[in-house]
Amino acid sequence: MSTPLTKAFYQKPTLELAPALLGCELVSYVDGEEVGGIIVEVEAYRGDIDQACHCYHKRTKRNDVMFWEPGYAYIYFIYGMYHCLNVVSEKRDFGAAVLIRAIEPTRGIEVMRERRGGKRDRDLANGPGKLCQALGLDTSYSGQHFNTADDFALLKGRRIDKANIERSSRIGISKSTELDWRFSMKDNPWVSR
DNA sequence: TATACGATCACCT
DNA sequence: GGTGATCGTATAC
Repeated sequence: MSTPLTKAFYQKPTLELAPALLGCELVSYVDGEEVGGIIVEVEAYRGDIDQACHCYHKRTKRNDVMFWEPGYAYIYFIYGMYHCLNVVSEKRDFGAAVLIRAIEPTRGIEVMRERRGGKRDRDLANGPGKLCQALGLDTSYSGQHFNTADDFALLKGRRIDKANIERSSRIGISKSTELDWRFSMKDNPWVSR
């Protein structure tokens, strides 16, 4: 299957879009290389009630993309050396997104190994920073819509049974830790941690 | 202008 | 399980 997700697909509340993205295939064409994999782990972030969200306080130059139409890619720089990829959710001007945390490689594994410095396959994309490195993504690719972007795409992938989705608390945050807004594939070896 | 702090990762013990 | 790397941004002065 290589059918792109439609623009209508993204028109969902964040907590519905997040699990719906599990099983979809994320593909990058950066540098003319086709690489990608099946999404196996995501986290939801909502500006209205979530203190861990980048746009909890207000709209700024950095988080502006999170207020655009759903389906845009929001990529930010973190810890001085890593990047994280998000899919904007909700409606325009809402301020929310889904963080893509891990993929199961399906295309261009050799290229991913090169970009990841020869790490073992299990560590190619089992974390948001690793995933962006493997796909060659940085902030210069932020603000493109997944449905129309030249450099990456989201495609229909595997059909996922709800019984195989695990819900837990988000990783690496200090605020709003009580929210179980992390969704991952149960017993999938490509999930982080 | 100054400073503290991350939606992380790799490497150490 | 602990910690240093490294820098853009937000918030404080």
